Amino acid sequence: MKERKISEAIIRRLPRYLRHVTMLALRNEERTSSGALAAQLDLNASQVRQDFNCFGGFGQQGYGYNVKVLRHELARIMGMLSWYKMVIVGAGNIGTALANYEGFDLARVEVCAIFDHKPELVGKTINNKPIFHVDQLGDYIRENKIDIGVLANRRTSAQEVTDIMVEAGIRGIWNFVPLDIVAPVPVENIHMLESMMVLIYKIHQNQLDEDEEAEEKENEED
Amino acid sequence: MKERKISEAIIRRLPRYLRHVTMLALRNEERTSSGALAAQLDLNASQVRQDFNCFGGFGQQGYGYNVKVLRHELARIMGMLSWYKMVIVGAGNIGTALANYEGFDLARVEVCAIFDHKPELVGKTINNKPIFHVDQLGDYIRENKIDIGVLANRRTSAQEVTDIMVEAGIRGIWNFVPLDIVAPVPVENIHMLESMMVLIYKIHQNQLDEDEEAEEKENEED
DNA sequence: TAGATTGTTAATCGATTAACAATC
DNA sequence: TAGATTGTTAATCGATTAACAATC
Repeated sequence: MKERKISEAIIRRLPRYLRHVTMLALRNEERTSSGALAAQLDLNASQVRQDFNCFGGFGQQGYGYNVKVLRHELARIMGMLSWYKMVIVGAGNIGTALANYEGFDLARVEVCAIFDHKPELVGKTINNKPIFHVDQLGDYIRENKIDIGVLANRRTSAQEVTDIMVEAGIRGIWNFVPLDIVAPVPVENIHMLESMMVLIYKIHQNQLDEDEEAEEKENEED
Repeated sequence: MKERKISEAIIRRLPRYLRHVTMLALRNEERTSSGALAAQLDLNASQVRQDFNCFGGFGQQGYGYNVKVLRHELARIMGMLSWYKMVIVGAGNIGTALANYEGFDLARVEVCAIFDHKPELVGKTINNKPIFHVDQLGDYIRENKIDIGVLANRRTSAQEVTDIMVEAGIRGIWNFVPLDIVAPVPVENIHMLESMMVLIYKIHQNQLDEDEEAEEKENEED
């Protein structure tokens, strides 16, 4: 059961599979199939089977996939059988929203602390999580074996904070700063403005298409 | 200058080009080249030229690309010469963070109002933006010709709210709810938990690799 | 002119889809 | 057994990369 060289495209489909199969489990569905999953997730049945078979095949000919088994296998593959400790750097809008977010349990993530550079915030809490000064970030990560660091601070200090976290042994970085940061550990970016711009691009294209249609219609009338 | 059938992969690189070229402009750099951009953005020079040439080629042999021209062309291509009006549905953690966010100007987006179902929030403001009751969402979109609707509410009502917005003529949806919503207009998803799970997958894989290395080392010692 | 770099065609690579034997 | 659906190999499609003539 060698699980190597999985393409980025496949990795990014895994959470969607897990989310969907979890829903099926909640509905008490017992079995599913590549065809059903493909229809529900707007994929191709072959693709679904190819994806699963990267990890060793946990279906049965003539039956399909058992929902409970599939769900557990997906969770195992994604490393979600153990818990991960996380710290948030930046107690601004995004940092605060993340600290208040109640959904991290689903990904087996525990928010341990928040760090900020403003002295007036130090000592306070958000959602019962303590706020420390960013000067203590490295020590805290080392002492508490923190796995994940969230960059939700200002862009000017993003790379600096990254370096501190890497030095202290962080294992992955979740980056909300609109900047490409450099690190020897996995980095996941949430680039909200880029997402927004993609949306605007598509809206704009629709507008152009409509304008063109309207023009053609006008020409017909001539 | 027909701009059609641009692949999703290219569309998703456009905001990064724009972000980088904007930075070059701020640094007062006058020219750049496909080779330089490729090195800076970790892409391939051919790819950069292919991407730009989908939109008609705005470089010059022997010279490269003028930063100002390139920046303006990218902004034009992405539809960022006009402004877009946005409403946020849901005044919870994420909705509040978005209402407070000061960076939307960059994407030419104006936050006009926030909607929530809680009566006690109606009449208040967040960052000087009024909060209305979600019952008024459709009328508000129609009357104010709102372009973009943000789903930052509870998952149970996400599809329902989507239908109301579509009915009222919304042109695009920015979805923060961990759910695949269905709409006849462009939908951009920010699925934070899925991003987190991808990060955890990669951290977990690194762990497996390390464990394996350690094992091999032990075997060597035997 | 010589050097540089584009625009564009051709080659390669990888991901998706189709097909089908294996088998529950 | 017959029907269903997997696991897996082969075919197709599309995206990335290489190559090079055009030209500034």
